[in-house]
Amino acid sequence: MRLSQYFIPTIKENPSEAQIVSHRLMLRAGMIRQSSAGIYIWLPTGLRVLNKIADIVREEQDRAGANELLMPTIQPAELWQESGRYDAYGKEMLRITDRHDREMLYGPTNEEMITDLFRNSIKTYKNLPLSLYHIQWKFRDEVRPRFGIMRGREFLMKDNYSFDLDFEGAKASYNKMYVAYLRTFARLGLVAIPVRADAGAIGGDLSHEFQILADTGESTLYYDKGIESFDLASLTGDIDDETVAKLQSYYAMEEEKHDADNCPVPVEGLKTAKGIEVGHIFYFGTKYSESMGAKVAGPDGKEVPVEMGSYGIGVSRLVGALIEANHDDNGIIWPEVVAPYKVGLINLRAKDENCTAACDALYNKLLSADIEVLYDDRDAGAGAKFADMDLIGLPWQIIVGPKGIEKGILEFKNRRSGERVELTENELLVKLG
RNA sequence: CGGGGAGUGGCGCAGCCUGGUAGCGCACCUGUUUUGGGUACAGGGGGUCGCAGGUUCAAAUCCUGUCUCCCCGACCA
Repeated sequence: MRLSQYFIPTIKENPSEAQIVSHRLMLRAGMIRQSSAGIYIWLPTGLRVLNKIADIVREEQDRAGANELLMPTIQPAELWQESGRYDAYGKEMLRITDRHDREMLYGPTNEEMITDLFRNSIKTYKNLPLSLYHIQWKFRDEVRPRFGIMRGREFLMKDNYSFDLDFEGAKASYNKMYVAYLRTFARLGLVAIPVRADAGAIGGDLSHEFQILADTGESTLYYDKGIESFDLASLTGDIDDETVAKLQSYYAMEEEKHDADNCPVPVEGLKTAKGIEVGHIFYFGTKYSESMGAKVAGPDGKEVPVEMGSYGIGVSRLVGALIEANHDDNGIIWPEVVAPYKVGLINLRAKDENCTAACDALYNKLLSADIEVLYDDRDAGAGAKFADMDLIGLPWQIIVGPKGIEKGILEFKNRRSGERVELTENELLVKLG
């Protein structure tokens, strides 16, 4: 993409409303714009990152055997009246009345709808286990949205729902997601600590929160540092129960629930860090299947309410969380897997014909090699270009100026380390390929 | 929902106390200049001062109401 044709309104100064670094950088790098409190417009680069994260989440869900579908954002109130949550949910739920005076709501989550779908479609244990998910916008009318898209009212969430005949099955489904989550976050280059959690408003007794480590996190964690030594990214195929049990045996608690006196981990094995919650998984049994009559026939022919669990990942929140974990004073530093583009090409002298011809040619070569490139072809000062490119945070930068052209070399910069090397065009193409 | 703060060109702000023709920096447009870390100079465009009432000869400024946004705290992917 040529920057001269791109919509990426960067801002030099810090917007006064942005308090945390990810919010500030997302506004400054032209990724988002606020529409109203807790509701954002996703601009081209922001959207690209959001989609890349969603793709990784999707791949890992699919790998775990889940089925993707798409439920609507607007739901009928009746389903929620059936489960009893229409009253329980309170003001956080955005309620809407349509032209026929029918009560509707903008979904904050989808347990009711998926349970309704299930009960209308599945009647026998032979169709279990079943795992259904979608990646859809949610709305929770938070009293005080803040931190940009990290705590917005409208947010993109992957929510998965599992259906099993009995507790053993449900637990297996739960563990499958547990592993899928660790894999997902590992692929994003994040250290995610699974913290034992209360099941909270959704109810149930088996629950973990996934907290990624970042200095600006909202919660303080205490955990057994042994868990960090697990190389989750390299785990493939089915992970045996033993490994899962081992993983889940590692101690990890939020500050409020951490009891220093009775902690099973000795002080020297304990680490403390700030975390951002990016995922939450629950087993909640028959809470909804009972109230909504989602039953299946077992092998004995008797109908039983189906055992369920639900599993959320805050996809839009992950964009912010990734920035919290990957930035410096100059801007964002994207991990390659989610970077809006892999490389930025800077033409230092757009008015110089030779320089521009060389840049144009290189740009076309990169495009035909399927390398995602953002080409700064604007007629602007070098300083402005460097600053913008650092702010946007692509993992690699190619810097082309008249000096280098004369010598037949390009500069290749690593955004994270700041290291610059001089390469010929061929060497560069090999490196990026 | 409790406490605090703010709404003035795209962004950041001053002006308000003490009413009297709306200003600064950045950004933007034109020209010249500069060219490896946000160049410099000159000229230019853009604002019913959140909205609605009220007081006054006169309101960004004073009064009342209202909306929105932000921050701290309690709650959430």
